[in-house]
Amino acid sequence: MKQKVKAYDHKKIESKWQKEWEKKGIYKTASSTKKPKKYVLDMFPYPSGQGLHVGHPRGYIASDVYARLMRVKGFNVLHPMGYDAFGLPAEQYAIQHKIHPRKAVEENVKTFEGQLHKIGFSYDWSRKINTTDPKYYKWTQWIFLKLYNSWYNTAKNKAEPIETLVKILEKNGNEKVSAAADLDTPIITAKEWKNMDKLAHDKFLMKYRLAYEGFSEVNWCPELGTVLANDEIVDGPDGKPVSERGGYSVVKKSLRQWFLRITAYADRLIEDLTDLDWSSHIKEIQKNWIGKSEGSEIEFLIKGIGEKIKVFTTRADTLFGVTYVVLAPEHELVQKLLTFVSNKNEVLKYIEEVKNKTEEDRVGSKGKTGVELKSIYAINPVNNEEVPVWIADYVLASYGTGAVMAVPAHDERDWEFAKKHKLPVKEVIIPERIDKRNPPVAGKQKVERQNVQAMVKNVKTGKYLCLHSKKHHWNTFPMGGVNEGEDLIDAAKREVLEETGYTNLTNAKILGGQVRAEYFAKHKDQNRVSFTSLVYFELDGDERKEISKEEQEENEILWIDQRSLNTTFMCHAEMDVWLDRVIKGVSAYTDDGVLSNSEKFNALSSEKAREEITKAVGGKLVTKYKMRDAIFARQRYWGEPIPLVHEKDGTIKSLKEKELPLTLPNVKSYEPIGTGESPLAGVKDWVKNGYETNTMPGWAGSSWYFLRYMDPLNNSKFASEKTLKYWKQVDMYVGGAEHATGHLLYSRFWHKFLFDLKLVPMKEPFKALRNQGMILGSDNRKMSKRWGNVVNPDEVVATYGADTLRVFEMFIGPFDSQLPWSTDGIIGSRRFIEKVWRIQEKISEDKKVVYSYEQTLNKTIKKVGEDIESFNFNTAISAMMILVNEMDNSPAVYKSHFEKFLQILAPFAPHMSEELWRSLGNKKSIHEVVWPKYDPKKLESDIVTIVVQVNGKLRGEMKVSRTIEEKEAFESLKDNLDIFKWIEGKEIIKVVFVPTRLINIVVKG
RNA sequence: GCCCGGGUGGUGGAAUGGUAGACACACACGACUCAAAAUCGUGUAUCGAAAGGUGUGAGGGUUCGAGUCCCUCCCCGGGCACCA
Repeated sequence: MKQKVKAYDHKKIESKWQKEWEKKGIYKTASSTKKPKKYVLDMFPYPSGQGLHVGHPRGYIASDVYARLMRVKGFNVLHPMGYDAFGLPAEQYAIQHKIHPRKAVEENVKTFEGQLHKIGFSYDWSRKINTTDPKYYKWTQWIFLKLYNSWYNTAKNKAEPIETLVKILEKNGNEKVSAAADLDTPIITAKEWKNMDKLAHDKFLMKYRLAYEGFSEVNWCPELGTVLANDEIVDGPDGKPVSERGGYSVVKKSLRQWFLRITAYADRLIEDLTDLDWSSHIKEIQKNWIGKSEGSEIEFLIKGIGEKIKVFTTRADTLFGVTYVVLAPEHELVQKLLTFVSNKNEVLKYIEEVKNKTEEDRVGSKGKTGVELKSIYAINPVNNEEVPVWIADYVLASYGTGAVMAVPAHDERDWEFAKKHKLPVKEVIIPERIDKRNPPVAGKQKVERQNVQAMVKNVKTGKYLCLHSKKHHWNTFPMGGVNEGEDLIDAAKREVLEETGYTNLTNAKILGGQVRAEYFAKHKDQNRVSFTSLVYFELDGDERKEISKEEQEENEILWIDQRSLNTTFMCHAEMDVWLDRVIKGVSAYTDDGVLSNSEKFNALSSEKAREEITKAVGGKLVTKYKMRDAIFARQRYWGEPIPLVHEKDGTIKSLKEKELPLTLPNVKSYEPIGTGESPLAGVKDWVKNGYETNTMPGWAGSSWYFLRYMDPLNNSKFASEKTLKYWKQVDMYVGGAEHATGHLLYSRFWHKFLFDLKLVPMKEPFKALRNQGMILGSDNRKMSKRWGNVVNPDEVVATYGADTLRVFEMFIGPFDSQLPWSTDGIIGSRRFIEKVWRIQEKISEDKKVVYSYEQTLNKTIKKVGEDIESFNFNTAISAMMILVNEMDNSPAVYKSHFEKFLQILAPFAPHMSEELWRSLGNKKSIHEVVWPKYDPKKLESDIVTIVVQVNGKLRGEMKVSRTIEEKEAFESLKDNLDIFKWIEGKEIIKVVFVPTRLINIVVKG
C-alpha cells in the first residue's frame, strides 16, 4: 500500500523547523544543575569580512551532532557560540573603509550568524558572547589585573597575590624566596627593602609579577606598525620572515612591552597534558614548543683569570670528552676576556660580523663559523684539563647560559665545528646494545669479552663479505674474540682467514669505535658482555687458503651489496650503530651508552653518570625550557585597553574593579602613528590620565571565553561560583589544530592561573579535544579568494539543503583528515536524504512480519551511537546508508523501525528527520526524545557465513550455525566438493578455527 | 637534521591479526520514457578464454593467516629547527 507523498522540499522544511525550534527554545540550556552535564564547545570564530566557506562549519557540524546525541542521551548540554572580534583584520578593514572597527565587527557578525543559522545548529544563542563587548572585556581586564598583581611561588608551585611576596620581603628579604622571576633579580635583605622608595619597590616587584613590563627585541612590522608574536610570522617567498597577515616584512626592534610569565607554568603545562583526552599529535606539538630539557650547569674556571664560564649541558656524562668550550658572541664574559685575548682584532671583527648577520644567515649558515679566544684556556673541572675557548654563533645567547662545553665525539654540532676548525675529538661513550633475539638471562654468570668483526669490501664488485650460518640461518661479518695481547687488526685478519680463507686484505681501518652488547650465549650457558670493534678491509684479489672442515660446514660465504647489509644482518645488535656511523658517514655518537676514558666513572651508564659527574664537579641539576614569556601587548587600537595607569612619579597603578571596564576611547584615525605606539598615544585625554597605550593581543579574550558562556550575563563576576562548580570544564572541544601553540596553550596557562587563585574548580579547561581537518578547494589548495576556489555554504544550502550539507561534510572522510571539497560528491548525500524521504511511502504497521533489515537496524543503532562518540562520523553515515538501502529493498518498513532510524539520523539531518517524525504522528520534537535502544539479541543471526581457507588462501565459504564447533565445521566441509577438492588426499597438519569467522586447513605440500 | 602523522581502485575512503576495496563519487551498459532528466537494475583492482594466479609505496621478517605486528628503505603531509 503505497502512499503518495509530497516531493522533498528542503527550503520549506528547513526554515519551518528552524523557526519552530527557536520559538519553542528546545536547545536552551537548562538552568537546573541537577542533571548530569556535558559542555560541548566550538572554537569561536573570528568574524572576518569574507564570511564562512564550507570548511568552517565542518567542526561546528561535528560538535552539533555530538551535542544533539548527548542531549537525547539525557545530559544537560551547554553548546554555545560567540565571536572573537578584537584584532588586526577588523582594524585593517576599518582603516581601509574608514569606518569604526566596531561597526565592521557588527556587520561581519551579522553575516556570520545568518550563515550559521541556515545550517540548523543547536546552539543556545541566548548565551552569545563577543570579546569586544565592554561587558565582556571588563573581565578580560579583570583577569589581567589578577595576573599583574600575582607572583609565582615555585616552592608551593602556584601563583599567589603579590601581597604575600611583599610581606616576605618586609620580613626576610628575598634570599629564601623561590619564585619564577627575572634572571637579574638581585638578592636583597629586609632592610634594603625598607630603605627603597616607592618607585624602587615598584621596579623590584615588576621582576616577580606574572604580567610585567619590560623591554625586548621584538618582531617589528613597519607596514602594520605593530609588533607580532612568533606564531603570527611565517616564511615569505624568499625565506625571510613576513607577517602572516598581509605578508609584510618583519625586522627586529627594541620596544617597551608587557609580558605574561607563562614560563612559570612550563612544567605544569607539560605535566598535565598526560590526563587530557587530546590527540597525541597536539600534545607533542605543545611539548616541543615548551621544550623542556633537564641538564646540568657546570662551571669551568678560566686559567689565570678570576673568571668562570658557566655552561649548560644535558650531557654531563660526556664531560671527559670536552675538547673546547664555546661562548655565544654576545656573552657578557667575552667583553671582560677581551683584554687577555691575544687576537683581539680578529675577535672584535667576528663579533661585528655576527651582529650584522640576519637571523636566517645565522641559523641557515651551513658551515659553522667561530673564532678562538687565543691565550684563554678553560679548566675542565673533572680532570683539570685545559681546553681552548671559542666564540661561535651556533651558540645562542638566549638559551641556557649562553655557553656550552663542546664534545665533538658525541654532539653533532660540536662535531661539525671541530671538523671544520680542526679541533680534537675524544670518545667517551661506548654505544650499548642489548641483543633482542638473545637477551641476557637473569641469574646467569656474566662474562666480558673483547670481540672483533671484519667488514671486507671487494673493491671490484663493491660488495661486502658475509657469512651465512647454516645452523642459525643468520648472516654476520666474519667475527670472533680478540686473544690476549693481540692487536685488533691482526685478530680481524685471523678471523677472516679462519672463516673464509681470504688473504689479500688491505687498507685496514678501525671504524666507529667500540659497541658494548649484552646477550645470552646459549652454548656456554652464560651472559656475555662483548666490546666489539669493527675493522674495515678492502679485498684485493681472490686468493683463498683452504679452511677447516668445521668452518666449511658451519658457514656459507655470501657477498652482499651495501644496500642490503642492514636488512640481511639480523643477529647483531651493534649493526645499526655501525651502519649509521660507518656507512652513512655520521660520526658523532649522540645516544646514551657506557662511559669509557672517564677514569673512575668508566663503565657507568650515561644516565647514572650525568648525576654523579655533575655532583663530583659541584655542578647543579637544572631544567631549561625553549618557551619564552609571552608578549602581551600590541601597538594597535582595536584591542582591550590594559587597565593600568602610569603615574607621574613613574610608578604604575592598577585600576580598581569598580573602575572596569576601561573602555576604548573614540579616535580620529586607526592608523598606527608610526612611532611604534598605538593610536591611543595620540588621544589627549587618554595620555593625560596616564593610561597605558598598549592594548592586549588577540589571544587575550579567547583565553577564558569558555568560562563566560557558563554565566554570560553576570555583572558582578566573570561567572558565578555555582555555575563554575556545575559546568567545571569543557567536556568536548572542537576546533582546528593550528591553535596548538597559541590559543590552546595560552588558555591552559590562564586557566591554571585562575585555578591557583581558586577562581575555577579545575586545573585544565578542555578535557577532550578533537581537531577537524581543513577542507581544501577542489583544486587541493587552501580555500581562498586568491585561488577562486571558495565554496560558500549558503549556495550549497540553497541548492541541496542544510541536511545534505551536514551529511556530506560528515561523510566526506575521517574528521581529522584534510580533504578537498567535491562538488560531485555532494549529490550522493542528497540522494541518500531523498531515499530516506521516499521510504515513508511504504510504512507498514504490520507487527507480525519479519523485516529483512531488522538485524542491520539493530547493528546500525549501536554503531551510530558509538561512532558519534568517537567522532567517526563517516562510518556512521555509511552504516546508515547500508540500512537505508536495505529498507529500500524491503517491500515494507515497519513504522517504529523507521522512527528509530529517524532518531539516529536526526543529529546529522535534524530538519528532515523532524519533518518525517512529526508526519508519522509524533507530537514531541524528535530532538527531545530519548536515543533509541538496540536489541542485543538481534545483532547477530543464527546462521553465519564462515570463510574456508586452505593454507591461508581463500577457497570458499559456507553457511553454518552460529554455535558450530571446529569438528562439526570440519565435517561439513566434506559436503562441499568445490572446497573439499583442495584438501582431498592431502595430509592435514593443522586446522585453525575461528568461531563465526573462518576455518583454515593447513595441508602439506 | 629531529619529532609526529600518513601511503589501499579512476576519485573520497572502509576493514577488533581472519573474505582487502564496505559506503559513496565517477564511468559503462540495461530498464522506464516519444525523448531527456530523475529513478531503478547490472558491472567496474589486475593478468587470464577458463581453472586459477597476482595485488594495500618497496624489500625482508614473525604467523596457519599481515593493509593491520617487527626491521630497513622510499615518498607525501604537519610540527620543531644550531635549544647544547
